[in-house]
Amino acid sequence: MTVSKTAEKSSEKPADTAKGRKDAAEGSGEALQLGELSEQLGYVLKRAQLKVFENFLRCMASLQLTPAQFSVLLLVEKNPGRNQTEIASTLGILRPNFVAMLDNLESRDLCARIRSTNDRRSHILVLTDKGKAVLARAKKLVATKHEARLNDLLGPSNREALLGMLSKIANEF
Amino acid sequence: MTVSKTAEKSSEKPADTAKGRKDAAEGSGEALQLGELSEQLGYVLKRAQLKVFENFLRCMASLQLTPAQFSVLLLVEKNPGRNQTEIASTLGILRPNFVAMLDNLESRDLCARIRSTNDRRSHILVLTDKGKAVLARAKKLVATKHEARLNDLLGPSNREALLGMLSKIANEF
DNA sequence: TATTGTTATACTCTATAACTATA
DNA sequence: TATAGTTATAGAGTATAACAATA
Repeated sequence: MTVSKTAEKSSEKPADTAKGRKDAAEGSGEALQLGELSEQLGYVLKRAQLKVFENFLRCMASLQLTPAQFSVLLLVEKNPGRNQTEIASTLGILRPNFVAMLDNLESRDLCARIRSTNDRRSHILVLTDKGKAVLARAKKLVATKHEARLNDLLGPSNREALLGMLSKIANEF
Repeated sequence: MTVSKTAEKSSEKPADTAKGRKDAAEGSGEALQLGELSEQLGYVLKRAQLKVFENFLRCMASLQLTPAQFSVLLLVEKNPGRNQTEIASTLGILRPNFVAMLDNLESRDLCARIRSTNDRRSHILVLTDKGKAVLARAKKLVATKHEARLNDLLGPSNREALLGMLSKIANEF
């Protein structure tokens, strides 16, 4: 099966905010007013997340890695010798859904399942040599193209502050 | 692909000094190290977004409104007299997918489609009286339960800074 | 009996093509 | 011809139940 299709970007893009307007008359070509929507953290958070993932995919086009796949490779590299359940649950992926994902990565020779000698029910996960090489290239692409662009947009200290607040929400909310 | 793994059941107990450990002991009950993952903005952004939506749904359980439905009601209230295409595209919803969403809101008597007299192809969207009342209650719930909790977690000025950075990403990235 | 990996399945979101009725 | 709303459909992502092998 095809691992990925040449995903065209034809999704809808949101209109810009137009300040200082009153109720729109029917049929007018004017931009809509977002109103309170632009103050809803959840709304803005979702839009930002879509933009960031979109850019991530563009930056990783040459390696054909999705954000989820990248996170799996990173976690397996950092935690060699762990089984599927441990890696999946840490990433918030349900075990049944992790199977096809691993099938994909394994078919591309990026990682491998190894039957554990301690507990023959478990599959220990490790990166292959190719997986390590691809991950190294991926990290470089992410750092120089993706995260660097975020840095340009926000500034390093703001980017760090943003990361801190998002982590706080992710961990304590 | 060789993997040197000789892990015994009773493994050694390496401290989580990020430096001194290469192989994680197999089967150890230790928590995994996120490593570079916790510095990936996209990863943290996604986790935070899931948490925020989850909390939103809990706060709105009594009104049975999803974040997407809430955003539609807000936008229709702020922009009465606009048609489906305008509302949907502003929210980044594709027109075909907007149909079922509107069917739902209309069946609950929260909003109504009105055939335009100017262009009989268009459906003008408006909130019903019940829709306005429900939206008012929803706004109050969001403000007092949802956004207020974000405020408690981050502090008002941090929350505002977070919103600003996310908006910048959503609009300029 | 409980757990690991797996299959099957279903439901939501998102995306594209094509139809209809108007323009 | 082009556009608004719609239908059908396909693909991801996510969720639960259940089964075989193993503990």
